[in-house]
Amino acid sequence: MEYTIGEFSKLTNLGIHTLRYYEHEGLLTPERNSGNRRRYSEKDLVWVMFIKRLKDTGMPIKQIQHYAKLRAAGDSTLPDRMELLAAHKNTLCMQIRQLQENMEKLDSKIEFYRMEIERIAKK
Amino acid sequence: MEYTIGEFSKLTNLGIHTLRYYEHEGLLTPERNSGNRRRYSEKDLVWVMFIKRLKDTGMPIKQIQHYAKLRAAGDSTLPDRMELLAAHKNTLCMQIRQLQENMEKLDSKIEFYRMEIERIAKK
DNA sequence: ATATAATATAGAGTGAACTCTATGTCAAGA
DNA sequence: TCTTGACATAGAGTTCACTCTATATTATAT
Repeated sequence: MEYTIGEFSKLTNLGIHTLRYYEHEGLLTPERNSGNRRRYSEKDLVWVMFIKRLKDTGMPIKQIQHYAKLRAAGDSTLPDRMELLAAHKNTLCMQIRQLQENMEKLDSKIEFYRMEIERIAKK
Repeated sequence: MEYTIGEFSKLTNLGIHTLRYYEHEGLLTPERNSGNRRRYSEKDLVWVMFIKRLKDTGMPIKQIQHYAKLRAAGDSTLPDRMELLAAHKNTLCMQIRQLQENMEKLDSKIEFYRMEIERIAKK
């Protein structure tokens, strides 16, 4: 099954302009048909979903670009790609820990507010 | 104890330009001395630390600006501020959950790579 | 056959959050 | 006193990740 850019845009929730931008940045390389129109495949779909996940975890376009290059270079880059993902997992891990810590601090601030409000109320 | 902008910049790791930018955006309002130089106080320091925490949890400047306005308006805004923080805590909570989910998916991808590499190696 | 809608490219514009430049002022040390 | 360095403002420039515009081409429905 193949999709036009319009169909693919709806499918991925990504906006036609964004899809062309991603292609320009080398993240995506759909086939073209006779009339030079983009033809996105099922594979492109899976790949875009993965790109979106990487994005959701805060990976910048440049790094996804790097990953895409490795991917395009074939199976010999599997170890490199694994390493890249593992490294990213580590930063993600740290990021989560940091956020949890911040949330705790935020929580005690909220608690402090609760007490202050109480105190002022009964004065 | 008071600090010049240079001292305060080093103390907060924030860059002189950034401090002035924050002030321009209404996040910070240090006193001025006779010669119109900024004089940051201990209170400013505590407040900047809190701003940094909010930033670290992804709160945009506009929202911090709003919080700063409430803060400047005095104790009567304590409930509003608490509500704002509580709302932010919720988004933060969801964000963390999302990141954890993404990390799990990432992990299975890494695992898949490990297996692929293994498979290719012993072929 | 023609009008309309979708697509193509190249490049400009946007918004967030800085970051830097130009130009001017002022305080302190040699 | 003079010079150096930190500070002041206003506004321009940067980076990221889109997002939109202008213009041209192509496919499809009437």
